Amino acid sequence: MSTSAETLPQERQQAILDRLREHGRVTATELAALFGVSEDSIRRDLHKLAAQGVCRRVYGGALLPTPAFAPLPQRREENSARKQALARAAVKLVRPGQVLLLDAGSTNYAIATALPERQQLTVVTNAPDIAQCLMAREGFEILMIGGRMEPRIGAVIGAQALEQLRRLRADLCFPGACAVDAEYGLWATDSEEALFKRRMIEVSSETAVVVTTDKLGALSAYQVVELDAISHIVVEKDVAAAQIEAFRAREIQMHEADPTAGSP
Amino acid sequence: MSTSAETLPQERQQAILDRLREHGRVTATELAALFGVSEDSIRRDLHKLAAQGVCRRVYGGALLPTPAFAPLPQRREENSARKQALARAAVKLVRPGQVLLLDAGSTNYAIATALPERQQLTVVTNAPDIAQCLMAREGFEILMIGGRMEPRIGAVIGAQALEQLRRLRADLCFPGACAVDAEYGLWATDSEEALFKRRMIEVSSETAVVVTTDKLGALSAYQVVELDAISHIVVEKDVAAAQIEAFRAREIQMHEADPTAGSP
DNA sequence: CGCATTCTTGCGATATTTTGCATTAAATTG
DNA sequence: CAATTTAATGCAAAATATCGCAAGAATGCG
Repeated sequence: MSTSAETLPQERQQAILDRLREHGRVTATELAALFGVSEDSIRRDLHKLAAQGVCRRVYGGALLPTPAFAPLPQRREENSARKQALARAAVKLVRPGQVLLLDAGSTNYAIATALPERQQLTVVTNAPDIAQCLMAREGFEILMIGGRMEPRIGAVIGAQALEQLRRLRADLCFPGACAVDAEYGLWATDSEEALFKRRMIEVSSETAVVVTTDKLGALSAYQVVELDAISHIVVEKDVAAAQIEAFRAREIQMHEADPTAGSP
Repeated sequence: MSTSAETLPQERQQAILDRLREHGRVTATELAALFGVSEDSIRRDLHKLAAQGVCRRVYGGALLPTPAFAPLPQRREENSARKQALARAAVKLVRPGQVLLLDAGSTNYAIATALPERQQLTVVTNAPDIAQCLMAREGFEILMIGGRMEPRIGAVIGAQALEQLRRLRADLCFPGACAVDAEYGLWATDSEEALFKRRMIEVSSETAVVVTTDKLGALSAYQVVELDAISHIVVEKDVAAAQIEAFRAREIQMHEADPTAGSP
């Protein structure tokens, strides 16, 4: 096709975003006609934008991202199939009798549901929903971290929580990740949250970061740790091989989740 | 503008949810007409939304989910009308700015749902379900007691929890009651539980025991405290006058719940 | 410049999702 | 209980997504 006279890919993506913000929704067919490109290209654009978290991919087009504080059950349902696949891969790192440190977050909630019962596991968590989920199952020793509850995060953070972590040693910890980057490490959106995650990692022998694809290669406001503090990363199947290699080069054990093989 | 004028499936589901939240109810026929799709599609939408827990599927359409999203549906549903009445009476004892100590239990969960928002209340609790319930609302400072979770009780008890209570002073506490008797005081079914409740009462200026009628005049395995450690008892309307008098004679302030006057 | 590499794009083949309809089952109503 | 309304299920068609691929364009490098 003709070259630079048409809109550039990035330029087009920006325009899509503008239009989305104005109308609240965009459809693939509509955009394809508007920019004179195939729907495939539009889908790829939308996919990228969704990976940045600035839109939500839906069947037929895209919508504005879910309001940040949508009801918790809804957030949990979102991408739940993907998160369950991640969780299934993550729990393979767990050995019977271990002490686990489980941070808050919807991905970690999925991990809690995927943990095997009656394996003498001790789970330490700062998230009440995770504690409740595990109580409903059997054969877990559950320790709740106490302290000030942060409603925005849905978990306990702060000085008192840090103090309790100091008196603890865990075998494996799963810090919730806001963003992970091969060069700059692990990031969080809140400073207190970052402190808590850092302490979690410090008191654990091993650390496994479990992330959906949209969090890979991204940064956020506060650094939690450099990458060398992390032992394992569990990612989805669709991650670019180059990115996986970038992590492997830093001596991190990479694990890919198998999206198939759900529960019977 | 041929195809793009239609609403996207997800967009429609979001719109249904919005409409449901505004009107409190939606019907399938109404929605089918509104969006110009068959009722089958609407039913599928409602089914999905219900699976996410954001609405309740009923014959003919859908309603809002029951008051506060309930992970322990059964026990809480039981006697819920009576417990709500008790809770409404109990929260009358609460003053703005106070620090409350809220034990686990279905009655106390009802109290949590009945607490007034934005009154600068600080709620300290050992029950993750109560913490979650309060997080879903606004204007509360929430402190979670940490320690070993006891699945049978659904809350944290034990040495670590006791230790945290030692560093706390509360204005008013609501210990969950297994049994109360005018002569022998307050009782619990578990020894650790009894210890925890006793400490709760010790660190609080006032104590209010909120009980359903079946727990009055009963005993249990472990005594928590004698009756003189208790300031208030909230009971249901149908309690025998003689029993109320027996408590009054011991200088306890008695409060009766009004079973009528539910939420509009 | 030559050449390899990466990025983007469109296309075809193949899933997956959505939709409406027909049929059967269940709930509600009088 | 019978009549009506609403649900659930299975199915085929249409719309939309995904995947791999190859061609063209841009980019980087010797």
